[in-house]
Amino acid sequence: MSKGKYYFSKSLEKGLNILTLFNRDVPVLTQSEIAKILGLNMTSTYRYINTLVELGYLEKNTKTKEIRPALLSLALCTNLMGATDHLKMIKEVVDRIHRQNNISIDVAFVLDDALVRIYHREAEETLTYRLPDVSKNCLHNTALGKAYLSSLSDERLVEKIAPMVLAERTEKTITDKDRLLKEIRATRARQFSMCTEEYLPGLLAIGAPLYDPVSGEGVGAISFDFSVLQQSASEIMAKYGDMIRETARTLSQLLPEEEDRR
Amino acid sequence: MSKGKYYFSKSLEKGLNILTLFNRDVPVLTQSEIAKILGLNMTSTYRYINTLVELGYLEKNTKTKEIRPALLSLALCTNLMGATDHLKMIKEVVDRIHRQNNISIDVAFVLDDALVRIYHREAEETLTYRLPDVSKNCLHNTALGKAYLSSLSDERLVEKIAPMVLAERTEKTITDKDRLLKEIRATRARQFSMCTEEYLPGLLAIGAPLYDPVSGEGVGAISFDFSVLQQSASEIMAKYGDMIRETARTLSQLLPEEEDRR
DNA sequence: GCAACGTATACTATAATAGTAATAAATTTT
DNA sequence: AAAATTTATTACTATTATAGTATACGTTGC
Repeated sequence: MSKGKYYFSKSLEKGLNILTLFNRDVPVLTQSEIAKILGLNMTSTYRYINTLVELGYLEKNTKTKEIRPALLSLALCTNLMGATDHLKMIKEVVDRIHRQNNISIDVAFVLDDALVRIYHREAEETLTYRLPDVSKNCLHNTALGKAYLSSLSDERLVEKIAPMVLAERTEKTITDKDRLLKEIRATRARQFSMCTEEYLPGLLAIGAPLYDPVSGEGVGAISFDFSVLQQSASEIMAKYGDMIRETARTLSQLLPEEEDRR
Repeated sequence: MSKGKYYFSKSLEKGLNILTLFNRDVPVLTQSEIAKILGLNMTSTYRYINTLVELGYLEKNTKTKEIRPALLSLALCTNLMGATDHLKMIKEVVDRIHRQNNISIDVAFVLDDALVRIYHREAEETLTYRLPDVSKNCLHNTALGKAYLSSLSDERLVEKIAPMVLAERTEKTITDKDRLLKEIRATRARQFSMCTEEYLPGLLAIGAPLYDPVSGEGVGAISFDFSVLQQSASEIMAKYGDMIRETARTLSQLLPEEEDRR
């Protein structure tokens, strides 16, 4: 077995990877699609899918062969989500803000430099973009990512930025590391981040970092998203700046302790 | 490899089994507890837990060694739950009934003779019992189970009951198969089931079967739960009988087609 | 009819896991 | 506070599960 990985089950990883492919935008997949996305051969793909189908996590349409999450996935989710009270409290706070202001809200944590979105509410009757649930390479071009970066000390920030590749998603994306550094410092001073069409044309967002209540370390971020059609960047900053700072503070109190996390 | 199971990954099964152990009532476990519950040896248990921790699905408190679901579990759940629209619609209906009447509601499907609960709302300020999310041997002693059985044709019903062992959960549990058969027929005529402290002392419940909208086959059930302290069985039947029949009918329309399921 | 594609099954070399045993660390008992 | 017990982790192989190739089967479209 390869060095040091005696106690890691690749089979489990692959099986879980299949489950993670499904989401609101991708409720159905075929075996070949799954094989292609995950880079598995057809036989292995068949084995893992078959396992998940036999267990009841996935279901396969016998005619079309389409694969989708099944009942046991829902049961699993009900269970798991119930097991973490944090989320419930986070939800309550986010739901309240969402209800009162009809804005799109994202809550995400940073895990190995990826943004893991754990809760999302969408404003009604507006165009908003749904970030995928786990996204890499977006610390520099999203309000969430920039908010998180602004939580780091200058030292850690430089460390973090060093290995990053600043992918250019739009023409407004910051691709220069020095400019990013300045931007993050400004963000830190302002106490919330601003993202003006740097991730997607037409998408404006502000974000604020979430801190571990005990260690005080930055662990994630919250963002409010808007369309350029709704309001301008300056309007958003004036109107929602205080609110997002306040919300982030409230949420930070509800977080699980860092020690527990990983 | 053992007969016919060429295309089944045991590793994946074991890993998923660990995830399914967590729920609202069991948010934390230790390695040895997991090993005991699942009947695994410590090394294998360590391997699967370690895998899940490394991937980010579980987190382990470095001091106490306590294990609990972590961020990626939440992300996975957000994804998976979003992938099935059905659930969203079911939730809306159940939430409405719950809000308007403040009653405890369960929605469950039957999979391999086990009740898989997919949604649950709890009445406020009352004592209610939470059914585990996947429960076996309770088709005969719960409102959900009896409602489901009442959806079957007499022929299928006899078939279903034959291999069952009617576990005696309370002194009121029906343990005689003939009596159960009669009870189910009465349930069928009434169009909703009644369970009077047969599963748990003090727990009253009524249930109604959910049918596949296309095939018309019974696939699950919905139940309203009450405490004997709140109201009597006859009151419940009078007050909620129509409502539960109506709700079951509404929900049945929202279900995924049987063909897809498994 | 036959390609072209997607899915399922058979088969075996190879890599992953189970299980034993040993060690380390923490907890409880004496 | 030492001894005993429990719990977690690491080391090590025999065994077994899986990857990957080959092949068969089933549809769909032409």
